[in-house]
Amino acid sequence: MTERDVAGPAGDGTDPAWVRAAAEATAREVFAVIGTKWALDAVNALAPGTLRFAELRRELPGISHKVLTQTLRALERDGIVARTVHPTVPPRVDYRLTAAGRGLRDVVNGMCDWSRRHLAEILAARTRSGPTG
Amino acid sequence: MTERDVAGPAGDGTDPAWVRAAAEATAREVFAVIGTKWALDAVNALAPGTLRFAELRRELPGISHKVLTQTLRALERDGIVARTVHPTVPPRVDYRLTAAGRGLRDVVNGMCDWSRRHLAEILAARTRSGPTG
DNA sequence: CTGTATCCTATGTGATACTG
DNA sequence: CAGTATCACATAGGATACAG
Repeated sequence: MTERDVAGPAGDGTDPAWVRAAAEATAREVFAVIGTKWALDAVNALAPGTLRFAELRRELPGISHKVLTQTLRALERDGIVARTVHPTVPPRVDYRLTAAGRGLRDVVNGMCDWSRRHLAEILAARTRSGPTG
Repeated sequence: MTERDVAGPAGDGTDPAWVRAAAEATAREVFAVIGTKWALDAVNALAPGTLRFAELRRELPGISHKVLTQTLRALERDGIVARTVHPTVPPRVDYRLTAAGRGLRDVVNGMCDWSRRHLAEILAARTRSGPTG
């Protein structure tokens, strides 16, 4: 894997096979990460700008200390949020969206649009699958 | 909730608040569903057309009988796939994408594009989070 | 052929207490 | 303030057997 193997803009048709495969696998994993209970809320909370751990926690009423840490670690692992530790006392840790994280919001908006367009079908399907079977 | 409350095309700015809230909640849930291990593969397998249970299973090497059932039930619950039971013996059950399911592929493609665009950043973040910490 | 029930392991989510 | 450890519980994923 060299630098020039990472082809130009997405969808230009020149991506090597391994890039397509990695992109599809990554897409699935990112769906899983932002499908966890609080990840989407955390990304939305960070959209306006940088927040400290405790600030972020206040933006997410009901989240536990541990779960916020886990959620942020998962988002950090996939390059969606960046974490900056200031070696002060008491410690200060800032979280912000990366370029990738900001781009991810377009995908999320696409999913919200899809939900709006198909909300009636979805609710109908859930009614069928719920009470009656 | 009446029919006319379901506003026109997404993003036209006329959606009532409850539609936006429902869409965001639904988006999160759909991220979770298609983030499960096999859901995306199942949707891709059904993209060309209708498949029976056993055909679908052959398209997804390694999936277990039970997990395929669970995956399909989850997709059916959110109106992404439709299930048709033919009352024959032996039984025959067909699965196909709904209109919503076909529309979902655009969102998935958006996520794949995002992955391709940011693959280098993602892999770098994972390298940092993985071995070294 | 399709689907459910059972048993198992791994992980997500959360409450609480402890550490630097 | 931020993070980790521990305990508890629910659910995802899977192997296998049984049922319609």
